[in-house]
Amino acid sequence: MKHYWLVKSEPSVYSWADAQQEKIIAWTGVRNYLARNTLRSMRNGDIVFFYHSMSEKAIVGIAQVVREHYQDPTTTEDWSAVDIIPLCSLSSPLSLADIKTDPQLCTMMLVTHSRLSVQPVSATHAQRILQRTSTPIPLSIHGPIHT
DNA sequence: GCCAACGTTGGC
DNA sequence: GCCAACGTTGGC
Repeated sequence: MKHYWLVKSEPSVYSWADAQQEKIIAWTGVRNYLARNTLRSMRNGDIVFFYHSMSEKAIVGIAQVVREHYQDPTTTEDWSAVDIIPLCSLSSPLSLADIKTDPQLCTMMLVTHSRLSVQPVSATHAQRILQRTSTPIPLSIHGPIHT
């Protein structure tokens, strides 16, 4: 069973464009226990929505987990990282304002837990995001997404 | 174990 | 720039 997640990044610090220039992105630096535990639940092949916070406030891209959690190399304390790769951009970004006004999406943790930087996305929400943005279901190196 | 103080995130 | 939400720290 493939699962869906969402990570946030402040685009002035690390943007989707930055991510797309890399083959593999080590998602490090998470320092919140709930976010860390969510990282530890990610499995290879899972889909990760990439959200721009602050100035932009929109989901902009889709990535995929390619390495499950390991010790965050930026600290010796007990924090975790995962590796992801960029898969594709959304055909059009989906703004937080759009998400808040969409009856099917306003229950996302993006809205209800606005400060959580790594969070699960339900399959229903994931399908709705793809539908709203006319984004084809992304092909993945681990095979197509099963719904 | 409680809670006040404080720091950070992120929307507005 | 402001501030609400919320997590962490540390005194008691």
